Amino acid sequence: MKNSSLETRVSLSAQDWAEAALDAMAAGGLEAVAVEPLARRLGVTKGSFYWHFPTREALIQAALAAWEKREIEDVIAHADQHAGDPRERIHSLFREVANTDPRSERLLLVLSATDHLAARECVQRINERRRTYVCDCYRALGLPEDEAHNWATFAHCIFMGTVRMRRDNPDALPAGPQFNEYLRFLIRTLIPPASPSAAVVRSAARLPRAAGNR
Amino acid sequence: MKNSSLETRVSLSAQDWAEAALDAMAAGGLEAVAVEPLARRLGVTKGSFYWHFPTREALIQAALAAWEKREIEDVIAHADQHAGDPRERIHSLFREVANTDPRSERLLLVLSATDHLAARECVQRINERRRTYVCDCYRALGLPEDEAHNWATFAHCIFMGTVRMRRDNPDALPAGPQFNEYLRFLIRTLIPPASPSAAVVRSAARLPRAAGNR
DNA sequence: GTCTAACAATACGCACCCGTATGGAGCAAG
DNA sequence: CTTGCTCCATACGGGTGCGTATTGTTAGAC
Repeated sequence: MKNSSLETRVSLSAQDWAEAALDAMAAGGLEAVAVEPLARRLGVTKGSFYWHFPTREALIQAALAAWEKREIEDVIAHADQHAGDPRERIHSLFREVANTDPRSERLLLVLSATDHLAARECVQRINERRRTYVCDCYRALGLPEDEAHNWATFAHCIFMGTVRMRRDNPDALPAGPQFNEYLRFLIRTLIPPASPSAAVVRSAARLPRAAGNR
Repeated sequence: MKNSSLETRVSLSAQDWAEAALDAMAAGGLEAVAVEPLARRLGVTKGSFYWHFPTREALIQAALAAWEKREIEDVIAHADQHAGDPRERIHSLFREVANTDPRSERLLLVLSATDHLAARECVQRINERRRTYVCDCYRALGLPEDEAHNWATFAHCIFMGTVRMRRDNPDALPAGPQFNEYLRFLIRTLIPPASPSAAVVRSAARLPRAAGNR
């Protein structure tokens, strides 16, 4: 929200270029992070870019770093928000499957499909951060180490699979009101022993996890 | 296996080009399907290519069509192999998660991440074919329509998520002997009511689903 | 042995992108 | 006002890919 395209901007910063690079990356893959097209999109020429960055690769690195930082902070923010109540943390996680940041999910997919080493390692760290967080939640629920690990990878796979299915075959995914029922189904299956009465999902469409994400 | 690189080949066929295109696609994405690099890799020049195909796009279409056809046939072959026993079909499906064709899974990922319309529709049809097959299995198990649908999308998401995790964070996935235990865990959770004694997974590392694939 | 088709090499023009070099426009300090 | 710094424009060279045009080369039909 800092600077719309119309506003007269005196000069661009490296962050502006990194942000534009992330947009292009999410839209068209790593190859879409091209200096000259980005410059056109920002209303400047290459001369501007090569003042801020020595090379195209440097821009990619900077964009990846900024994205990864924000993504990690999101996980931490979620943990802080529901501190102390592991069951509510897991519930909240599943509910947020429907409210993920589209750009981040596209980035995760697109960068996972590339052969760029740094990008792959970046999504690896982000995924690992998310998975270990879920694992912590399950451990806090009282599960032993190995079971927590199993449930966590299980839940994490379901998360990635659902996000991807929402991209590939959205029509096959339960729509609108029935999606909440599907979510209840997921939670009933993914939260192991306790909660015999299948604790109800209260107000399933809240808590946009990536609210301040831009 | 039809023609190794050393064998003196009198002339190339369109299928040879399509196959090479699929390899390149799986290795480096759609952008890697470039005429001149492919020609170099096949030991010829562009002159050969533009005899078989009018344009690069035509090659992509042909490659996608060939791949999709084989992928659909794989599903049918699996259904024929375990005709009549729905429970065994589902078991077999989960066991084969560990034995998928790497090239096909990379193609599914890479083409899902692209913005090429035909490619996206291709992975959409393949995914939908797989999902409906699982849904049929659950229905044959005696589940009502909506429950079968839920379990099928659930299982399909787990499948995609696991495949993807094996690419992104393989170290976090249970390795070797413990993977079978994780599979048992999956099956115990993913096959709904019956099988109270958690029917054992017999010889979990067999039945390479894509054996005659290349 | 010629003729014809399939298949392939060479050469060309075009477009796009990277990275460099160099020269400005604006502003701020002295 | 001049010096210097920041940010950007312009112009260039090199690389690579697409598609076309033109000209071989080989194998089989007759």
